[in-house]
Amino acid sequence: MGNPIFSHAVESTGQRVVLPIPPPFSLELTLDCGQAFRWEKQADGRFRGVAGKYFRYFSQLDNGVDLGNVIDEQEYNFWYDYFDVGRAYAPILETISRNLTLARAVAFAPGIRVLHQDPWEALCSFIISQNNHIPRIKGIIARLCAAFGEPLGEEMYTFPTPQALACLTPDDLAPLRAGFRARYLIDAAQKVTDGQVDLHALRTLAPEEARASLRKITGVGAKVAECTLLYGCGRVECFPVDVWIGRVMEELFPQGLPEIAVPWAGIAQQFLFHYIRFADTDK
DNA sequence: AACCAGGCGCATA
DNA sequence: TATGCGCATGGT
Repeated sequence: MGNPIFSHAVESTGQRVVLPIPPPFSLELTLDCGQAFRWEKQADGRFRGVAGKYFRYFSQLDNGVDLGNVIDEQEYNFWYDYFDVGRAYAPILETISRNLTLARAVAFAPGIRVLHQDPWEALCSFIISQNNHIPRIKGIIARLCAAFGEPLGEEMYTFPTPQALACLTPDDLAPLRAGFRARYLIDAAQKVTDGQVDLHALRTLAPEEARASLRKITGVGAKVAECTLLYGCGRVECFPVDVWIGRVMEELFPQGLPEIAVPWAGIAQQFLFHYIRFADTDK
């Protein structure tokens, strides 16, 4: 799966490697809109974080992301997939914006893209998210990685593998202060390692089967399953309904999401989530 | 200093 | 099928 763009990306800049993403794209909105929990903004405006086995500093460019300067083709392809660069957003935004309410949500923060994260990390992250605040979710995940991931330097760590968690007890996870969610993480790790849940198959299974598979895990209900499929499996038709989106549906779409948005419900959801939380919607 | 959080499991009816 | 409650812990 070599990427012909890679050599051009290196040569054209000399120093840094550029991941080209056509506008509208905002690195900050994309990394900090509540879909990923391991990116932190630096004082200099760069974003620092880990995905997969890579620890990176990124910064926004007019035409995409500055990935840094020591990067090989394999890593380039990883980030290409992570930012879902192969998906053309302009036509999607144009289509869903035919609905006036969605148009408002898109216009409020048009640079958001839905990331293509690792399914295991997404599963764990959204198990941890339940009945929790985003700042605390980030803290628990950071402690989880520090305790059971592999060090990458600068106090950054990989996300722990299912195998690394499967043999643990809730007591072992006590330092995370994850509360009642600790045993959910362990159950997830065990069901993934023993094959009861096949994360790879979630990409291609029929939606209802994929949901049912994930919900075999204790602590995984409709919302966490949907988040795993959307953020971890590239299933952009999946539509997580949390308290915020519940409010959106009640107030803005009492008769359901517009048909034109259904194939990209998950993308629409991310715009609506950000919009309802941060825009001044009452008027 | 309470309040309640990107929910879920379980007990009731 | 539909409600309602408790849950660990701690940001705001």
